[in-house]
Amino acid sequence: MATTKRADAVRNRERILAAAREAFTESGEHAQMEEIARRACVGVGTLYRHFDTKEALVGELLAVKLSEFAERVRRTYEQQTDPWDAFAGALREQVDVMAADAAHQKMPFAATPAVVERAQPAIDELREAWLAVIDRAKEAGAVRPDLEVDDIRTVMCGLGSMMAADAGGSLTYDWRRQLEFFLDGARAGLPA
Amino acid sequence: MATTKRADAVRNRERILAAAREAFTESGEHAQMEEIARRACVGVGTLYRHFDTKEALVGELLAVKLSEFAERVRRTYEQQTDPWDAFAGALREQVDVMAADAAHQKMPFAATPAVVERAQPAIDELREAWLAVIDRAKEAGAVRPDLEVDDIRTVMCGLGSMMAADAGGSLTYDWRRQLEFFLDGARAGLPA
DNA sequence: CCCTAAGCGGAAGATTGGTTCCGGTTGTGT
DNA sequence: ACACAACCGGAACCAATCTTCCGCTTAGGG
Repeated sequence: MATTKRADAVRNRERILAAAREAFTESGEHAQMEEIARRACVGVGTLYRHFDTKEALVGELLAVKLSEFAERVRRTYEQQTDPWDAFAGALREQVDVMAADAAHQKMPFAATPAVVERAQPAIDELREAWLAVIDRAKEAGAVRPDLEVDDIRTVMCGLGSMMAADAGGSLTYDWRRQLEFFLDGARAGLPA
Repeated sequence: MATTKRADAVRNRERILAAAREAFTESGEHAQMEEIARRACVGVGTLYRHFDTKEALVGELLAVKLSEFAERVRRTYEQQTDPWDAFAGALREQVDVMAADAAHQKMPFAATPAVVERAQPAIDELREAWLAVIDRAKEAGAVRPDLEVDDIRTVMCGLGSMMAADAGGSLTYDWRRQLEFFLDGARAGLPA
């Protein structure tokens, strides 16, 4: 028979993904392959049979995360009928989720070409979701007309880095405050 | 003769600092000790006699950089008499300088306790310089009254990370645009 | 000019963390 | 029940880096 995988192999693949998700959430890019294997109750050899390299594993997880993000944004778009509240709400929510996930915070630095390629569909999906939110807000005059989807990506990069530096470091950064600055900037110059 | 160092030792120390400055500017935290030694035309052993550890070297350079920053801010404060222009100008200038220096961009991540301690005087000096700029702008009603010095540090962290991710990565971030968002946010809610 | 301690160079050591290899085990179709 | 291909575990391997060690060199005071 053709596409059938052995049952234990399937089970292990799931275990590995779950373990990796945990490990990366806690330790970010520094999570080690051996540690992931241990959590999955599996040898490193097994880990490497399922994912050729660490990058492949990262790409896989990243794609899943971004897809979740897209889903959240879409839901907010539907449930929040006020264009500004939807925009601000979606952004605040995404930032909050990121705050709990070390892997995500340093994402821009882990984004090697190989990883990005693997996650491309999810990236596009997320862009699409934001596009709807932003367009509606623009039409309603709730955000400045020159706002772009990429601005979201950029601010997420900045905020994530603040969180990461915060966690690892000897200095602290008030990223919530910084987010509010951005939101104020996003509607600067509009008639109140 | 008590504190006299041998002439060649003094010369080497200078060479090492210059080489390190170059290397860190180009490669950021990833600059290697061996590479620095080579640039200085010195053996690694010599490097380690002058700086016990890589962290010590980083701390030393960081202190110098921050001090330069403080000096720039003070100069802008004096030369730009318009409070808002001084504030915005100082920030834009600092960001521009950082854009040319990889070491600086990832500074928040290199800031281990040991490094921070060594650079503390310079950190305080920079805070002091910004405090003057911000206070004057507040008094003139040019920036929102709840703006703090730490907000500068935080936004610099975010922008630096964007630059670093930009340079190393497969994605690009428009950090200049993001800076303007912040500046708009810094005077949000004020009577135009 | 000589002697000696300070200084020097760079090979070797230690560590960290990803990846490979292969002998042993196990699921599955017959 | 059997055979065999797929799968598993984890020790060993390898590459990248920081750091140490030690024999050789040289500045500079007497």
